[in-house]
Amino acid sequence: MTEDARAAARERVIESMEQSAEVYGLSRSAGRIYGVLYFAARPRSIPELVEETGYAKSTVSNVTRTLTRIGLIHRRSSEGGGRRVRFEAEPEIWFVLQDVFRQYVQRELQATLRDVQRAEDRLPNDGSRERERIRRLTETYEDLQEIVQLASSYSASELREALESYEP
Amino acid sequence: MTEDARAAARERVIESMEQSAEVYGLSRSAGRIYGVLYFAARPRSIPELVEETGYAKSTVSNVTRTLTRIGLIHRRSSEGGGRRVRFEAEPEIWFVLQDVFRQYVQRELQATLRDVQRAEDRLPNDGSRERERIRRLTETYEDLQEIVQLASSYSASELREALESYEP
DNA sequence: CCGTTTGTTCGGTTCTACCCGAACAAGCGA
DNA sequence: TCGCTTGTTCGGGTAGAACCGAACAAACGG
Repeated sequence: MTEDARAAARERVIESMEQSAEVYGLSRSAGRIYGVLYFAARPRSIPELVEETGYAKSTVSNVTRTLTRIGLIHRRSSEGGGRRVRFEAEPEIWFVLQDVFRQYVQRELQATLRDVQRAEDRLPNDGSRERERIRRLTETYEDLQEIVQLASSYSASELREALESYEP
Repeated sequence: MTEDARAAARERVIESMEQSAEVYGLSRSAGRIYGVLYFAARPRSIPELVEETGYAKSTVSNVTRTLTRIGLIHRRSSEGGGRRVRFEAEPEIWFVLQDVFRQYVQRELQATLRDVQRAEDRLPNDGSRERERIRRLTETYEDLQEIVQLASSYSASELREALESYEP
């Protein structure tokens, strides 16, 4: 009976994770698989995830790979010596966000900043509109890069504290 | 000849914007149309954008609508009295990011926080794993919401300053 | 009032991503 | 060794998005 309540609460949160997943550019299956692992008391193998999510084995295999690459879940391969692979969820969402900032957002910002700076260098410093626009872009992207760099080096509570205590 | 250089630089940056666009979940056409408007000295109508981008009229119509909704470009409908609609780019990218934070990220965070808190309220405060996991989620999302809230209320340079001057 | 220009909407095509089932590879135990 | 379980990879079906052309709506100029 209280188990029913727990299952219902779990299911609600997992459905919310499914929705969040597609907002963040992942598939719904990724949201559900992460959710199941997030609440699981012990790591799960692929057949267990197939059983608990209803997805096909191949889907679970592919999704677990991408989730592992992102850092949302971890492979615990060595356990009991079997070939069996076990996955568990990374419980600290902020760690995952830090990784995403560093691995993807930073990289993307850096790439565009590089392109824009290259364009700026090739353009003679006339007072043209192109020059002025490109100049503004580089300034903005330099700010953004620094912001993301610093933000990803703090914990969530530190970051919150930094913003709350700031007086312009 | 210097016009060639300017056109080349413009084209480079616009191509970079195309790439960024699809990273941010928009289409390549959206990146190009924003880019053309970003460098344009005066607002452009839809036929002009068709001419300068090579996209079909219907595509330009649809893309300009979504870009307007996001706030990346603005409609200047009243001009010379004609039915002609004119678009111009929002040059301050940070303003757009602030809007996105407030309109989409905040809303998304709020929705999940609401779902999670609702699940938490329905669950009796036993020491169960579900309870503990859901508790951790709400704490993280409360932090995230506050962070995004504050970050979107500062200018880019203020935000950078806030992070640079913070001492844990 | 009619032709022209502008903008939106609709149906169709193409392309991509998700997911599935089936085949395959790899190890374990009898 | 053979069967059984686990995990990956491959081909295909399906749904959704991007883009196009054509039809339609709305306003202005003659």
